Amino acid sequence: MAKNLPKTYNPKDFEDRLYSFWNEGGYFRAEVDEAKEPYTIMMPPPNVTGELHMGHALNNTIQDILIRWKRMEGYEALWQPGTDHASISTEARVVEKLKGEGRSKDELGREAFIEEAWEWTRKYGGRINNQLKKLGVSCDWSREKFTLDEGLSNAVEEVFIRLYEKDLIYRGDRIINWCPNCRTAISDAEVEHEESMGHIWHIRYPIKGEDDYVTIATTRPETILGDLAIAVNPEDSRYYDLIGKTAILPLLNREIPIIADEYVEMEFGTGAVKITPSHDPNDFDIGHRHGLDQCLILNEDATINENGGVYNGLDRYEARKKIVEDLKKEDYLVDIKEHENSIGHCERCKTVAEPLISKQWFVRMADLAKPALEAYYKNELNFVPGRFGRVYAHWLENIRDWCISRQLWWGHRLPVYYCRDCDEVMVSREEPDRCTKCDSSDIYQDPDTLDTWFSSALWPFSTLGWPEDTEDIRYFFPTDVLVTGYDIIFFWVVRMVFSSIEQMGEIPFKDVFLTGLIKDSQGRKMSKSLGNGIDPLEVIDEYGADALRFTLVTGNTPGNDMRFYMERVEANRNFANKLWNATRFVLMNLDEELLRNDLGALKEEDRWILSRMNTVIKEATENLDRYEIGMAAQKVYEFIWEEYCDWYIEMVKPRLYGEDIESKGTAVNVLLHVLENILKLLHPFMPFITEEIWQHLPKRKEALMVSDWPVYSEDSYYPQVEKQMAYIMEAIKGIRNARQKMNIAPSRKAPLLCVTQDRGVREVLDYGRSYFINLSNASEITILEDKSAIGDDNLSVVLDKCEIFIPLRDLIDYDKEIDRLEKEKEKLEGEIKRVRGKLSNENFVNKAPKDVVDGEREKEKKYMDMMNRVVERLEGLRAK
RNA sequence: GGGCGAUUAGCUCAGUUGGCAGAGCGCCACGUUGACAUCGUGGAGGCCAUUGGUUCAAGUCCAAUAUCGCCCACCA
Repeated sequence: MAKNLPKTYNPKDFEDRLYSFWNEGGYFRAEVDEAKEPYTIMMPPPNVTGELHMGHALNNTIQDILIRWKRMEGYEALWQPGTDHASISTEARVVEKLKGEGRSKDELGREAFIEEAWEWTRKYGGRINNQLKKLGVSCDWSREKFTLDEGLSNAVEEVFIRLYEKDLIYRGDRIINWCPNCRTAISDAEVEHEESMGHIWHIRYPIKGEDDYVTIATTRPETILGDLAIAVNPEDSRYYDLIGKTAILPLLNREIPIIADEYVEMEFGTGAVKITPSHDPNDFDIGHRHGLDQCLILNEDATINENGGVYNGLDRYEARKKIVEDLKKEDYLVDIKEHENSIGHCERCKTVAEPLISKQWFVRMADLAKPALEAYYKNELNFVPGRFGRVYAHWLENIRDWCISRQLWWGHRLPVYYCRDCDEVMVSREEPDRCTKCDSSDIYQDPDTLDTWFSSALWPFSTLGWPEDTEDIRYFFPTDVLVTGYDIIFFWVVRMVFSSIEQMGEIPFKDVFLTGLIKDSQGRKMSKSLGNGIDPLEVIDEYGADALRFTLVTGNTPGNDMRFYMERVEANRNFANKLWNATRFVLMNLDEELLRNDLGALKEEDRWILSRMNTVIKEATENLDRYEIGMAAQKVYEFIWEEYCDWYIEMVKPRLYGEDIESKGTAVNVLLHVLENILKLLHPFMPFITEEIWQHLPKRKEALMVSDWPVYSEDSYYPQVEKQMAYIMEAIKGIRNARQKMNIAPSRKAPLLCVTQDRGVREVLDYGRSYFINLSNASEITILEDKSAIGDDNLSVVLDKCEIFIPLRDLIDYDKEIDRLEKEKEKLEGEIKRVRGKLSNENFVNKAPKDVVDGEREKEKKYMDMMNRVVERLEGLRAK
């Protein structure tokens, strides 16, 4: 029996040691075991080069709580870890690093660059995992995966080919979002729209052969370089006679047709729109309808290209400025107005993205979205909180094709080959020797890589060995719950769902638990640029992982953002300290020879704490079942601090210090038994301290983390005892209150004279003697049926069916006592008024459930009874 | 232009099916009893944003309003 717990709680002494103990002991491992039910969570793979932030800390804590709980419940619990290659982000960082060394991606060449990226990955890749370990995550590291692993890459290739063969992937010229900084196409989901005040320019275009103009409005004047038409609404009487005529593009003097298209809103702007098919999705469609050509005016870096005439080579914003100046100079500029519009930025680098035409690869979404929506509408896919289901559905209902090709090198290269001679497109696992169409041997592979999310979308099954038919897949898939931030519903959740349905024939998880964002104490988003981020590792270093974890999952509700306060971490560290010291107390009183297998003859307080524990087990488990993690944690917290520490330990002390060995033995065994269950209940939330304590307990088996989750038992439910104990506590609080109001020193013991005519109360008071003596500084307890012998020179505590007198005549300040009783009276008057108000309402009496009405009647009786005593006392005191 | 969330004690937030408003921190008073001052005991502090509705009964359900925040959207 290892007894000596150090005097103060110092998490640093054991957190790392315990993590190794668990990990090396194989407790995190999950294996196919047909005798057990599987429970599976796929960890959202963090970026391989990322660092742990509060968001990671939050959702990994939640996952760890769920997985530890289910593991203890007897499930074969798999928590699959791994990292994501994060193509665009990693590539950008490697490019940056090269730049610092005076090197560039282009001069290095593809192969050498990828080697650099692998180098980078090897250097920083382990970092985030080590950081996660500090948090206590119990995932199965032996199964760790990386999205660029061979197996996962096979899965990516397989899916690409399958989708291509089903015509769900196609290549085409479409308007995509181009990031001039990252130099790649990005998907719609990767564009962040930001509202800002800008300008709208009204520009007039001369009509060919007439002394007339048509005025258009634009927010991007530089795009006039790519104008190929002017469009008006066919119904617009103002422009009837212009339709079919030709306008002259200012500055470039290009001739462009004036066309009619219903897309144009007559009310907006001037009712005439310039059409730039290569730089706007709507214009692209209009161009398509009217057989217009394309005219791309931007280079990869968003400088103007050779189509821009004299503006060739200028940056897009310089060109804008110059063009506006020139338009003004030549009198084409009619007006400039303030205009609010939303501008798309690259989600990663915040550069303004340009919509432009480009030949890219796309996933055809319409057919894939359908079953993903159905799964939601059929309630197969359940969101926590539910409102996010509507966000998911709304996005899928309005989904557009997904641009998946990226002009990057770090990632999964498209399994696509082209023939240089006949331009044949070949999609295959291996590079073909010859063109399947013209038999040429001049073949090259598409240089592009896939959107990172294309591989993450397969995570729930690619990590289990798919496309091989593995035991793991049959056993662990589909998974049980996905835990992630609401900000990646579109990027990831949606894509995993439709990918799983398409490849596996079923949804990848039943529940989606969405966490909110962690903000700083002023409610601002934590960000690197603001420098207001709080490093979870620093918090762990100062207060321990348990305190951080507890802070992250309490005091807020799923899906809501939360502000992070160090004071809360400190409070939770104090809670850990409380438990630590309660354990020290138990261990200190624990004699080897007192330990028994049964608890012995239970006293009332024993039954009370066992009953309360039993209830907490039930409620906390139910809360966890409903993903009400914060509420479960709160209940365990309150049980430990208020009921176990503040009441039970105090109640039991006399027995521990007393002569009755039998009674002492029972107390010790109950203390230990309850403590063991407390550790189990708290373990998912605070794994380190609970395991550390567990390792110091006698009778322990192996590790707490693989012990059994406590189960509610009807046999340990003692409602009557709970009620009686509540009565005693009420009395003790009343006595303490009265004494404190009189400023009576705790050292001053006083006898209690309890007057009651009620037999039940009498019994309760009788067995409560030791509680009063120890918890309310009583010297002795006398129970009387009649108070006639008791004078007015006492303090008195009025209870339901009972009045307790404390004869301390020399210490009583009668004015204060009258004040105290007056307040009591006021309170009772309020209650009586409320209860009577209800009871005098016929509708209430007739329509409310009987037990509610009876309850109110009881209360009325009780309050009246107490009121009478208080009034009597007051009269007595005033008469003095 | 749509959609969503928040509004409860000085601060940050809970409040699960409608049935007497809670916690942590902070504040006030007292306390060195052999688990713990990272503590104990007692206390003060709330028209549950506003207005209407449903109901015997509303912080909780419904409808508007206001303020703050977020998401989505191809009106140049």
